[in-house]
Amino acid sequence: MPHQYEFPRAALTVDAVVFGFDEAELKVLLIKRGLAPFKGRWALPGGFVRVQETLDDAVRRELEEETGLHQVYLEQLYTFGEVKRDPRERVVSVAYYALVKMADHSTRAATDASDAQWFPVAATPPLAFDHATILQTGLERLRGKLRYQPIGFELLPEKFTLSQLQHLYETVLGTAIDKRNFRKKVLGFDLLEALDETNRDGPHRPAQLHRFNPAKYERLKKRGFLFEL
Amino acid sequence: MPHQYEFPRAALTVDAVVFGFDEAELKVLLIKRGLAPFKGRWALPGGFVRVQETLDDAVRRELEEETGLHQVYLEQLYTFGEVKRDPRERVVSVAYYALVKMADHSTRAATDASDAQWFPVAATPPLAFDHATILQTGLERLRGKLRYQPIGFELLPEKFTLSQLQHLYETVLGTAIDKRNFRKKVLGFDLLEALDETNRDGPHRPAQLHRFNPAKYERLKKRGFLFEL
DNA sequence: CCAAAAGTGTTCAGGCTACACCCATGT
DNA sequence: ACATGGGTGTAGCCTGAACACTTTTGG
Repeated sequence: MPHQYEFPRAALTVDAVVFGFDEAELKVLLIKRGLAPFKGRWALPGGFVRVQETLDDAVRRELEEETGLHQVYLEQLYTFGEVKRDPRERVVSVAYYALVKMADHSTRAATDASDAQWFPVAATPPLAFDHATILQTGLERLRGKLRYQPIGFELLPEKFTLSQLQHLYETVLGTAIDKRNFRKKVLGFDLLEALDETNRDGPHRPAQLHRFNPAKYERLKKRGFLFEL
Repeated sequence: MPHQYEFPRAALTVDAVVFGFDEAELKVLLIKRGLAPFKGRWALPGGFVRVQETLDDAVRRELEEETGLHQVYLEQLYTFGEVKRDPRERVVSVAYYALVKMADHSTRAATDASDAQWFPVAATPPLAFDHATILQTGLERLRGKLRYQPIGFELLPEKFTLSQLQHLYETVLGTAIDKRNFRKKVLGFDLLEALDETNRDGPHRPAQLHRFNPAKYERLKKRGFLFEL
C-alpha cells in the first residue's frame, strides 16, 4: 500500500565520488546508467536512501551493490539541493567522497565488462545530473584535506615507497615537490614504519617500503599534533 | 489531497547554528519549542524544507521566520541522518552555521520577550533532538575556519578595533595571543582599512577603528593568497 | 657499462615567538 | 594622579626552500 503524506516531500539520495590512484593519475569511479533519465550516461555511484538506514549505511550499500567496493575510506562531502537538479522530481542528494586503494581492492570495474569503470579525473565523459559539480567539489575537498590530514595513505597500497607517496601528492596537488624536503618532512612526523622489504620493479635501485601507522597518528592527534604538508 | 509515494520517504529539514559575539563571549541563538516533541525545550532554529525551495532558501526563510534575522553569513555544515534522531519519524537534517554581527543586527531575540534567545556557547541549556551534536560540530567548524579564512569579521561590527578582533580570536580559539604579533600579522595582510575614527568607550586611550575589505580579499584569493592566523 | 630511480645534508632567508614600555583618555 | 586599555620594535630561533651527487639495481 502506498504511503501518504500531507505535504509533498523531496526524495533523498546519496552519491559517492570514489577516488583511486594508479601510480600515474587520479581516477574516479563512474557507473553507466541503465535507466532513464540520462540513460546510457556516466554517473557517480549512488541511489535512494531507505527509510530505515543512515546516510552512511546507504552509501556503503550502494557502493557495494554498484561497484563491489567495501571497507573504503568514506567522508561526507556536501548536500546538493537545487530544485531542478533531477528532471523528474525534487531530489536532494547527500554526497560523499571515498578513497580506494586501487591496487589492493580488485573492484568489479577492473574484472568484468561491467557498467562500472575508472576514468582519469582530468578526462571524464559528460556526467548525468549535476554530478560534474559534485565531482568538482569532491576534488577540491580532496586537495584541501590532503595537505593537513594524513589521508593520502588511503589511496596507496598498504606498503608503499616514499616516491609513490610523493607522486601522489604531486599529482593531486598539481605541484612539483623537492624530494629531499618531502622525505625529511614526512619521516619527521614519525608516522611511517620502515619495513624490512623493498619493491623491485625495474632497472634501478629498489625502494624501501613503508607503512602508515594510524594508531600512532590518533595518539599524536589527541596531543594537539598537526599533520601538514 | 494527500501525496502518495510508492516507498516511505524521510522528511527533510534544515537547522542553523547561529553564532554571535558580544565582546566577551561566543553565543548561539536558540528557539524555545512550542510544539511536541521536546515542547518547551530549546532547539536550533530550523524547519522543514519545502518541495520547491533550495536548502539555502529554506534556512534563510526559517531564520527570518523564527528569529527575524536576514542577510547573515551562511554556510552548509553537515547533514545528520541518524535513523532515530527524531522520535516521531525519520527526519534527515541539513545543518548550516551562520555568523551574525550581534551589535548591528537587532535580532528579535534582543527586542521582545520572544522565544528566541542568545546563550553563551559554553553554557547552553539541554537541547532538543541531536542539536547538541550539531552545535558541537558547528563549533569545531568555526574554530577550524577562523584560522585560515577571514570570517571572523562576520561576527564583529562593520567598524571594529584590532583589540576586538583579537579578543574574538582568543575567545573562540581558547588561546592567548600576543598583541604585537597579532597586529603585525593581521595588518600585514593589508585587508583592513584604518578609518579616521576612533571609538571612545572608557577611561583609556581611544582605539582606531578598522574595516575589512572583502573585495581586496577576493582579488588576493584569486592570486593564490592564503589567509592564516 | 649504461640507464633509471633511490637515497642523502647543508646553507640561507624569512617568518614566528618572546618580550616591556610609553600613550591617550576618563574619573 | 591614577587606572585602563591602545599602541609600538627587536633579537633569537626555527622552519621551509633551494640545491647535486652517490648508490643500487636490471638490462
